[in-house]
Amino acid sequence: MTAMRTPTRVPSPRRREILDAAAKLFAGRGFHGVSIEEIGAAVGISGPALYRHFSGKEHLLAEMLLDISERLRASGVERATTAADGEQALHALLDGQIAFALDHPALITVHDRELGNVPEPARRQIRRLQRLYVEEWVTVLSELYPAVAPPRLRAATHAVFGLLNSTPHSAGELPRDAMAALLHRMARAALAGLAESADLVNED
Amino acid sequence: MTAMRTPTRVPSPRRREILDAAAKLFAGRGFHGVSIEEIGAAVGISGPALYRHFSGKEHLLAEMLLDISERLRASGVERATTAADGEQALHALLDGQIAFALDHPALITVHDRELGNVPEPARRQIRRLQRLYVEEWVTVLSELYPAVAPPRLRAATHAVFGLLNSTPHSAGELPRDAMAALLHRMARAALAGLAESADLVNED
DNA sequence: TTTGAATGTTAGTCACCGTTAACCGATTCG
DNA sequence: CGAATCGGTTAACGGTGACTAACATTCAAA
Repeated sequence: MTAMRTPTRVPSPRRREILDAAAKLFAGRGFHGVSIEEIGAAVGISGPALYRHFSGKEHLLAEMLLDISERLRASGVERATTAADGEQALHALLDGQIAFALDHPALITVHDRELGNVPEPARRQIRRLQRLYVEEWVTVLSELYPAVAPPRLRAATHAVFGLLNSTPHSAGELPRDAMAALLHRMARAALAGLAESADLVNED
Repeated sequence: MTAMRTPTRVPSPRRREILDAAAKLFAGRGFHGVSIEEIGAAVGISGPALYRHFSGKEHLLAEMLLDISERLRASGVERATTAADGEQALHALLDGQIAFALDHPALITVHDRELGNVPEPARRQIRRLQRLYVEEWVTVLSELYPAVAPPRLRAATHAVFGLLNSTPHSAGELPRDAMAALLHRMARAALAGLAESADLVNED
């Protein structure tokens, strides 16, 4: 068969460039704290030229968050279904999230900061993707720790995300590989701690 | 001795009320995404009446972040120095941070979201308080895990903060007490995992 | 070669927002 | 009883910023 074209969005390199620059700016001062003019300047063009690529500032943000959510979820699904057992699936999910968090701290930051500024049609879809990604984790974890009820697993998943996504705050403390290993180890240990606690807490 | 007056800032209840309302709004759409009018409306007054309490929007934000940083740091110092040994100190630090995160999710959110919007005189001071708080944790941890070098401890501290501050994302998944216990256990396990990894990684 | 899409530019419009001004009722205090 | 301070109001001003319009350039295809 010939090269399979990706079915969803083939963002032109220009669009991707703009989205990356905008993400870094948004990460610093927030969506409303950054002007269209600044975003344009960050990629060498200026002001309203952005409207040749996006139909509005909010649409730009929406596409940015949709892209992030989609990339995370796709990577998650692929890694989780490829793995041989639950143990390897968790390993792969951790590696994926850690790599993303280390490579794109600005995207991580914007991802959970700016959802409140996305207009309604797209907001729901982003939430859906985020929820699917979380459920991917919960599925893997529930195989690994069958004694723990789903709500606890969900809370634990969010906690692990918080741990892994701390990279923007500890930038430069450690070299990248050491950081990745540290996060992987801490996250795994945190989840093991969760399992141990299961028999100590009663729930319906 | 008579009742000791607190030396720093005795914020009138009105100010506190405004700061709380503003924090919730900022947590939703960011500093620049919320108008003075909206903040006023949230406390029943409208618009420029806020200038009877704060000299400007940025000053309001600055005071908000200063207040949060100061409360965290003060609670940290007190809990860490009161404790008998390192083990108890860590326990107390965890309890303090968890209680704060569970009781004031909006403040937690704003605390690391909006530093980039604070004007320069205050920004430095907030950073200083945050750094002191982190160092408080690092001191306790370095007593508990003397084999781990400070940079790793700092990164681990930020990771634990991320874990504990995940509460805004997992709101309502579990009852408060269960959530507190879960976070405490996961954080402790994550740190234990950090200690185990110390002998596996060489550093200068 | 002309057409027309793609991608810029600058100038202008319009709404919104932070801030100030001017004014007002209540409460406290000399 | 003033008088002042406190906390609130509405009206106006000035700046900024998202977006539109009108116009230019390049380049591929017909």
